[in-house]
Amino acid sequence: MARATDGDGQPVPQRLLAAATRLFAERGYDRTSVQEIVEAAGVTKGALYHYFGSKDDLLHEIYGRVLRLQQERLDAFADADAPVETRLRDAAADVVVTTIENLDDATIFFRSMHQLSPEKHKQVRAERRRYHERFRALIEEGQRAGVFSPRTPADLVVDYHFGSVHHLGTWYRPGGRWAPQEVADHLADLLMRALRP
Amino acid sequence: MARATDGDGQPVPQRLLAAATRLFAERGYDRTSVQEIVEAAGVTKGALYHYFGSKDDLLHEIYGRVLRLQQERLDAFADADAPVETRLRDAAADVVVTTIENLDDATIFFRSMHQLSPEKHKQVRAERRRYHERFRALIEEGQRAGVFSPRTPADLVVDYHFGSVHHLGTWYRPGGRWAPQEVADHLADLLMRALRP
Amino acid sequence: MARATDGDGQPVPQRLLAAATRLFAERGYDRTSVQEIVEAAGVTKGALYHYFGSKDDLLHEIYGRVLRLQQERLDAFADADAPVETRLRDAAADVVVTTIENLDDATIFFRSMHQLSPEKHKQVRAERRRYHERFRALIEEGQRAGVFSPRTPADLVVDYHFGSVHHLGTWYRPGGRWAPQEVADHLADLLMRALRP
Amino acid sequence: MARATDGDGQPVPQRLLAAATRLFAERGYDRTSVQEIVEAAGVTKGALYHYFGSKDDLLHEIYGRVLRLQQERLDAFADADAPVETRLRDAAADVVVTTIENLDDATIFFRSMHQLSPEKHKQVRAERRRYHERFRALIEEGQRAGVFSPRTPADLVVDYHFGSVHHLGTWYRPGGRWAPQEVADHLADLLMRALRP
DNA sequence: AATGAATGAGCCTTCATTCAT
DNA sequence: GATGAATGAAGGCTCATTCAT
Repeated sequence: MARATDGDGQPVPQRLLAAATRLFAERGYDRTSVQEIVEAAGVTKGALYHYFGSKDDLLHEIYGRVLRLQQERLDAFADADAPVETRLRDAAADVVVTTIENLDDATIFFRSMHQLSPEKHKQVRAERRRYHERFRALIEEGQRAGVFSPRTPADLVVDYHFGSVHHLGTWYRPGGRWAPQEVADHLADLLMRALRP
Repeated sequence: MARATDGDGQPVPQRLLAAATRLFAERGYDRTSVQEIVEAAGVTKGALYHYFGSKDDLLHEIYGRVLRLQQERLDAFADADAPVETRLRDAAADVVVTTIENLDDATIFFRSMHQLSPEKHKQVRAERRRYHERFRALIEEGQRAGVFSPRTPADLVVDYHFGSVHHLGTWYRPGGRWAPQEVADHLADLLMRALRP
Repeated sequence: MARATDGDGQPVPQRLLAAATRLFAERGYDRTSVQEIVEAAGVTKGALYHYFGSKDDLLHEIYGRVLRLQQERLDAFADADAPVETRLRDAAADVVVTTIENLDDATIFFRSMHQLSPEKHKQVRAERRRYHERFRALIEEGQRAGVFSPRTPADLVVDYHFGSVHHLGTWYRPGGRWAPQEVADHLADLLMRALRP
Repeated sequence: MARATDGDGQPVPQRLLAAATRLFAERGYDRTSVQEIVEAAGVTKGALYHYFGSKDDLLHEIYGRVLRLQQERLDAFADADAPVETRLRDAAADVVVTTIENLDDATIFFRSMHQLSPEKHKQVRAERRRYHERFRALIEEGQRAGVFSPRTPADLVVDYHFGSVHHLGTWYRPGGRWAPQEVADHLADLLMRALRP
């Protein structure tokens, strides 16, 4: 096989994905040209289209990566052997840390969904839905158990918390005032206090 | 004078702005062509460029409209003659209602900021900052007064709440499960409960 | 209005059509680039797409021109007040002369039909069918009247004659051995003799 | 030796040629990609370029196959020991049957000649010329012998008949109204009657 | 106040071909 | 004999903007 890596040691598809992620987050999907991506990755357009069917595929790949990671982590926390308050709090804090640690992915995730092809858009929405529902189930469990207030419908609580996660890309800057874990603790704290009976 | 309005009675610039708002929200700024805007508004390209210097100007105009409206409403609630809990709660609920009632504007606002020219982008950020600070001041006032818990830095509380406002465009659908006011009450409620000492 | 003609006095759309016709005949539709067409016409790509929706539209326009012309001429001869032998012979000779006089159009017509979009292809086939049927009706009229031999089904006779018209683009060269009218007389003669009872 | 055939038993070059023939006839030479050919043949690009120097070579091979076959058959009929009317009639009918039985080849032959490289194009024209001349000689022989009318120059007669052969790909559909032999008989019949003194 | 023809730069994608293995 | 990653050139098309009228 012809070499699929170069000086920096990473395979071509990964290099392309990394370049695309950075650029999509920086200037938006529509404002990033395929030319810019291949230049940043140090390959030619032909190479990109050898591995990806379209620019849209690149975006879809990024979505897949985010969805896989987040679902995996949520599942791990939700399945833990611990009281529901602990499980929810840990999951709520973890999604903040994970989002900050992959801020480019997250920025793209929330901003570019409608730039996917309709078909891929639908698929992503469906997977996102599964995630939402797992999180909601945790809240409802606590509400039924009486450890969380039942006043607010669990769906709204999920959207409240994920609004703040969604929003991180807008204001959080690495190296700024707060470490990721601090932000995570504060936001999880706000959620838990809002849910006190 | 040559007509500046047509059958539907609105002046040309307003018609253009209305068409642009709908289209930008529906398919994004970059995916909306000037041609589509003028067709939707029932005028020609020449007319658009007579009233607006560029496509970017249209977007900027929409930003101005949102910023003006939100600042105005926040100021009104924050200046009211009432206890700080009431003022914050009313402002927090009102921004939700106002956002839902202008969901296209809000969708554009949060999604298209980086598509403004750098100069206009900066200006919008500055105005947004003023808004953020007014809101934060309210929270800090309550924290100093001891009616809100001082545990979470006020800046983070503001971002927490505005995350959920930002997020509305993603999930809220008019005519769906909840009326605007219900959502507003629930979200303001969550905020107030999270702030309980 | 901005000028739609230039030094050579013809409007831009006509210039584009003329350039496209020459190039499509010379090197084929797929081998002719839009860039080459606009260069030959002395305009820019933007101008082409201002008047034509696609490269395919240009081709379709040429088809329309040929179909209109041929149908018009066939109708004129077929409707004439003369014996059927005369009407058929005149029509058969005329289509040869007209084809030779518009040899580029004809070359494109017979060679590029399958390069039209499926929808336009269908439409062209339908109009071509009408033409074929008018011609066939003339032959059947003569067969019923006993002035033409009924041995060969009229459909096949039409295809026989049109095969030779179709073929002209392959071998006929202006300024060569035969004048258009001579070829037309010979080919019409062959048809009439083949039809003798 | 490594296999040069696979499950379907045919050697790789033949499989490639068969796939190319079908695809070229179906959608045209320029619209068929090398990738599509190798997929249809169930091999890889490397294999194609191992056996053929270029895409153009495939086309040339198809031309060679058609030319060889037609010349062979014409020679057989023309050299037969029979009266000239019989020899011409048989040759004229045979080329129709042979063309119909290899309709893909014929479609490609008449439609794609200008897509050969200039050099190969010239070579094919030369071989085609030889074929034309052999056919013409037959007609001139009959004209000199007085069994065919001398009114029409033999060259034009050849083009008249071959126009109809050329045209077969446009309208003939296997399994349609006429069997190949019927069409051949009718078209040869038309030719012979047109040549009656 | 408004038109709409025309520009020119750039966009995503395709593709025949090469070559190290 | 055969692979398939990679190239590089070109292709059709879009679009914000300008400008003579």
